[in-house]
Amino acid sequence: MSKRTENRSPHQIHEVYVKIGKIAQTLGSPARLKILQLLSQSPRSVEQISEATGESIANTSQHLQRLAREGLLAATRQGLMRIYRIKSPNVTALWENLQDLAQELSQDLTAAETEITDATLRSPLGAREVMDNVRKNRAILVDVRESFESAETPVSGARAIPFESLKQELKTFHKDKTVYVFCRGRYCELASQAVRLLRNAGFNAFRLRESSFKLNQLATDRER
Amino acid sequence: MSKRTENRSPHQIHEVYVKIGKIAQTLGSPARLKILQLLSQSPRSVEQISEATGESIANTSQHLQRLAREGLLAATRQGLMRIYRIKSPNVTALWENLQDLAQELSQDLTAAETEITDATLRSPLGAREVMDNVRKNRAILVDVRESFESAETPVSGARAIPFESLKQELKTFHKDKTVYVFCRGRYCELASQAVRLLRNAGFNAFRLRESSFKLNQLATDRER
DNA sequence: AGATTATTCAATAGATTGCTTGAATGGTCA
DNA sequence: TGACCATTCAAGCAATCTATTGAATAATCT
Repeated sequence: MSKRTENRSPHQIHEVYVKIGKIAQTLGSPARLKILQLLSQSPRSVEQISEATGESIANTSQHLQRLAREGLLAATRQGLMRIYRIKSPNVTALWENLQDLAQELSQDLTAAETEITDATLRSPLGAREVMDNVRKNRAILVDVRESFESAETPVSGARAIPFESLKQELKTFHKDKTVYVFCRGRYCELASQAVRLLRNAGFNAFRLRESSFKLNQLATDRER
Repeated sequence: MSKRTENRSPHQIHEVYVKIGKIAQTLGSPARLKILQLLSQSPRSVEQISEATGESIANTSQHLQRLAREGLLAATRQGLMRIYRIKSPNVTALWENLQDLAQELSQDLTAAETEITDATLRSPLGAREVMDNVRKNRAILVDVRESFESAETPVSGARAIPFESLKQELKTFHKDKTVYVFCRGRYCELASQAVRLLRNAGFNAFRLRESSFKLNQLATDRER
């Protein structure tokens, strides 16, 4: 190993790795990942996040502050509440990439996914083809997240129907169209429950594992 | 916030976040990021890495073991040495994404980059256009990394000329072609030094910040 | 077999992190 | 103004992480 190779990294460059490392470290906590997962659907107040994750308010606040300090989140005031939001789409993108990599590297996660998502519920078609069919009006795409989530990160072509309203709304569906459902991503169970409900009602229904973010990425990939 | 939203994450799902978090945490140390940076160029032995990063052998070994335990690296024996390598291209991809995000989120890093890379050295053309010009034989692309690195992660269309040999090899270049140089990525100084050398020799030379991985990604993006 | 070499293991100290508790802040509303 | 509310702050303890040291291992060579 030559001497030149070694001394190409003086102090300054070390600091670069420290800085990048801090961001990675900030992602390295299950509590904070849950927060990112929630915020990648829609902005939320501290209390909302605390309630959804089951962590204490103080703890949640501190995690949020750390995420904000590292630049991943931004906060705005809204009356008494402080609303946190993802600062850049690239944050969501990295979170998705991290999930992908984690799943590739540990089969445990694939096992976890199949446990959450009964394999028979999953769409035999890839997301790209499904989106094509939806665009050609040959299939229905349903977004069963909470309505405030669907409103914040909508998927074009999808019908936003919160899980609670699905039983009502399903009556308006054409029986001869395949129905595809998505929720918050791979490890969200709402879509599975929705597919079961739809099948019981006689529909040909499947679940997509993709999140709104990925589905939208497919759409824009297509444009260019 | 509805009760249903809350109880959608039972124990199992918590474990998923723990697992993903462990991978992120593994990326959260400057020492390990330096290792990833080195290994994303080519496989290396423990000692080689230790020497390049300046960390002790024992410490390097432990970091490598942790990276391997989390599934990011794989190890093979070669005589007395143990050669570590990146296990999946997605690991390199995530490392690149992390750098991109870090740079977007903290201007400090952009400052660091401009400090390393004098702005006048940088290519006015984007990497994609440069690659096009190279393909059309209107420009020369030079890879100044160590030869064992270029051999392991080659960039098609690039001339692999280690920095040490550049002074010799430059005589074979056509004076009227623009020369573009890359090394290990954004924070590697070899390319800057090479550009200075080339300019002193009368060439119209620029540096690319992209790594071999990204340059190859551009090439395959193009195919589909 | 014994010496050599590259790597790993084991034990340790200091620093950092995660969560809890209870008090403090600083907007908002009557 | 004072009461109220969502959030933050400050202090503390247990658990984890990092780098160091010196010994142990395991493959190779004479």
